[in-house]
Amino acid sequence: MAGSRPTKILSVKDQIAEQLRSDIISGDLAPNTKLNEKELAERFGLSRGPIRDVILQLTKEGLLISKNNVGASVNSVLDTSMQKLMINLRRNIEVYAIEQLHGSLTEKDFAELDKILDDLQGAFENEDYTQVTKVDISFHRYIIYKAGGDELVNIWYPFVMRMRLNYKRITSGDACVNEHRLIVEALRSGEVSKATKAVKANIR
Amino acid sequence: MAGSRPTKILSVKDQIAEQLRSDIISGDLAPNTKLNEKELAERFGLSRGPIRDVILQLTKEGLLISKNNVGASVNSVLDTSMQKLMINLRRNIEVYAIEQLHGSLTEKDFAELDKILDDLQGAFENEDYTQVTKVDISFHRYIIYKAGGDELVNIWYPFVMRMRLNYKRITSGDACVNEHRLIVEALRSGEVSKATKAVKANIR
DNA sequence: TTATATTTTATTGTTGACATAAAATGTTTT
DNA sequence: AAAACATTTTATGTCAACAATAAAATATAA
Repeated sequence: MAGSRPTKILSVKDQIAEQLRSDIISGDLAPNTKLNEKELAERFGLSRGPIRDVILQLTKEGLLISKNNVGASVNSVLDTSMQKLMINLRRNIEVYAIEQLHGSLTEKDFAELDKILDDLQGAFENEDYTQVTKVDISFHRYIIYKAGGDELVNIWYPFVMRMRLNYKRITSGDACVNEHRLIVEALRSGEVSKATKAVKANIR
Repeated sequence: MAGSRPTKILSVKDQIAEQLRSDIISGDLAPNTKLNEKELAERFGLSRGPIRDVILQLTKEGLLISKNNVGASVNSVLDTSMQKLMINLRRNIEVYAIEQLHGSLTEKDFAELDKILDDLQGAFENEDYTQVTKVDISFHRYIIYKAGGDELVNIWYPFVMRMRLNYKRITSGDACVNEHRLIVEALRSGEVSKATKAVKANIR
């Protein structure tokens, strides 16, 4: 539709990775499920080569776990203490990002963020929680990217993946959307400490 | 030799990855150097397949940077603020590790750590700073692994790689060895806060 | 001479076939 | 019947050839 965000051009491998991530986050692929390279190759209409690349990639992100000559399976969620560590580290990164930004966001950026907030609300209204997760990630990714480019995104992303955002914790969509809106508003008015506080409140 | 640590069995790909990491950390492969898959394949006597896997792996670790249809080159070192963030995050992980351990290390573990300290000293005496870096990493990895297994190691490792430990900064080998010995001694006597302090002092 | 278009070359991406190792199955022996 | 061994099957690891793409070199036009 007119005015929508331009569809990002993704390589074939990135698209497959994205699909598998979705499957894992949505629970469609449960922990310990073994991935079969041949099956995946057939499913995506490719040979095993690119599939292997994607598997290696997701393994590095912590979503899969691979064993030599055995294959890859969906990794189990982290235990509580590790989960806490992940949250801590991710908070560190996102706070860093906001401090780096300090007013470098343009009106265009804010329009974009507002749009993402709308999408988030929409996803909640449709009760599409996989989509909620995706949009939520894209919100944070936008900020991270603006602050540190691909380099920072690549550092940040594995933590998000390992956290496997658990949106069952959200009581209401409004509350979640509001949490994010607070971040945007603090950024817009240039209140760094308020923004970092809002981010910390959101990442948990 | 008798009594030495058992040589870890590494897959072919892991060995190649290790070699390339060495080359990058030692400066043998300077930033922006382009890697040629065919050349590497010939150098290691393999086909391009496994080489591509290794390249993907090192890209995920932040040592290389890859572009579609163009290839991979050695990534440049991070700017100061990112470097600070990395140090911060790595400290967080290592402090977490020590807190998790709280006295679960056995006499065998301490013997192992003492051995690593000797190796560290030996590397300094030989003025083999690439080896110094490797041994230093193995010291920290040992602790990280004991605390959180492969999962934690995999989270931790990319930060170490991105820091690109530069041991020219060490005025004397003794100082560096001492820093590590302090950590071991604090762990041995079960003084957690002392151990975390020592770790924080070492990671910078 | 510069700028643009075309061809060439080099390098990466992909594929299907083969080698090798793990898992599953079947057989023998106790 | 259970355990140990051998055989078959299945899946992953590796390879060499081919296709597709981007960079480099060359040719053409302004």
